[in-house]
Amino acid sequence: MEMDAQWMSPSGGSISLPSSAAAAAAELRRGPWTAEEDALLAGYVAAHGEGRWNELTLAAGLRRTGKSCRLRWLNYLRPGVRRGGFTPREQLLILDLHSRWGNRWSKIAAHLPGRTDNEVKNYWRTRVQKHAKQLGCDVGSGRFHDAMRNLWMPRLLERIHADESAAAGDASHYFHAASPAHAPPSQPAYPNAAAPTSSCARATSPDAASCVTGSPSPWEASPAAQFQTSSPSMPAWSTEQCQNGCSSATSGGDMFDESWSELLARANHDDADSAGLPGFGLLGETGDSLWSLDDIWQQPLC
DNA sequence: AAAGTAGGCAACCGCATGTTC
DNA sequence: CGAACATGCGGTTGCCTACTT
Repeated sequence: MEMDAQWMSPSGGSISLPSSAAAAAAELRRGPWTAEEDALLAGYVAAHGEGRWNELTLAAGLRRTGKSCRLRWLNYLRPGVRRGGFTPREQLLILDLHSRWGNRWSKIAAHLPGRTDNEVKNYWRTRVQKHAKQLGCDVGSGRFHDAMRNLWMPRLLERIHADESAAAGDASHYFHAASPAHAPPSQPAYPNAAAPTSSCARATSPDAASCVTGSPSPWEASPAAQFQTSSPSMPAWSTEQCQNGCSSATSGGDMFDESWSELLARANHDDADSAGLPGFGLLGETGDSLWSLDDIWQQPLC
């Protein structure tokens, strides 16, 4: 790549760095990382640990800013970083946590082991905002919240349920996969990730106290049973479960492929008597402020 | 088959906060 | 206590690829 041969300052102009680093800064490069750079960074971190990124970049012989090294490590090289499409469970968790915390990407990502804030942010901007655009509204609008609560999240739950039912009915098909759908959370798949210490999906407030622990061993019940949406005693949903649950059954892209306008049209037609989507229509808003998984758990699906 | 367009994602930037001296 | 530096975070940009015309 041509860009790889170019050496330039971080902002394309003069840079203000300590004089000791001035010489190196003059040759700082940017753009996509090469395999050699990755190897240098990974090797150095493996030997010396994370942190002190500005020192690291010099000591490792990398012509990158410390910030760039940190970002590359956290988003790409760090052991346990998970790539690929979000599972329905992860999507559901993102929707729920974003409804609570807003654009606190790092905080949301902390509850999705192996996922980075950058990935979560990109998912939101590319997938979720796309759907908002289809609806012709803003992601922060009540209308969009209603669409999420009444269409997207139930569909995700249905999908999770269907996947897990399929997994239960055809175990041989799924058990050979890398992430068994029924794997208990006793062995996190990403031990190096900054996994939270407790379950969190049913959190009730956006602070540390929000992470509540569920039943001692929620995975003793059938996975599908855990998503009985009307069950008030649904066990908490650990982050390990989020990622292990159905990654083999569904991966890649947004499961909600159907266009929102089509779904809305169909939903409004099917539920002309407002049985399925109470208070939701193409022309109206309910005025609901916040929605959450708690709401989903407490009301039956359409 | 080529050109144009849109989507997805990696990386960068600026600001805020935390830490060290 | 304040300045300098390091780190973290969210927003934005630009490149690459897939899709459409």
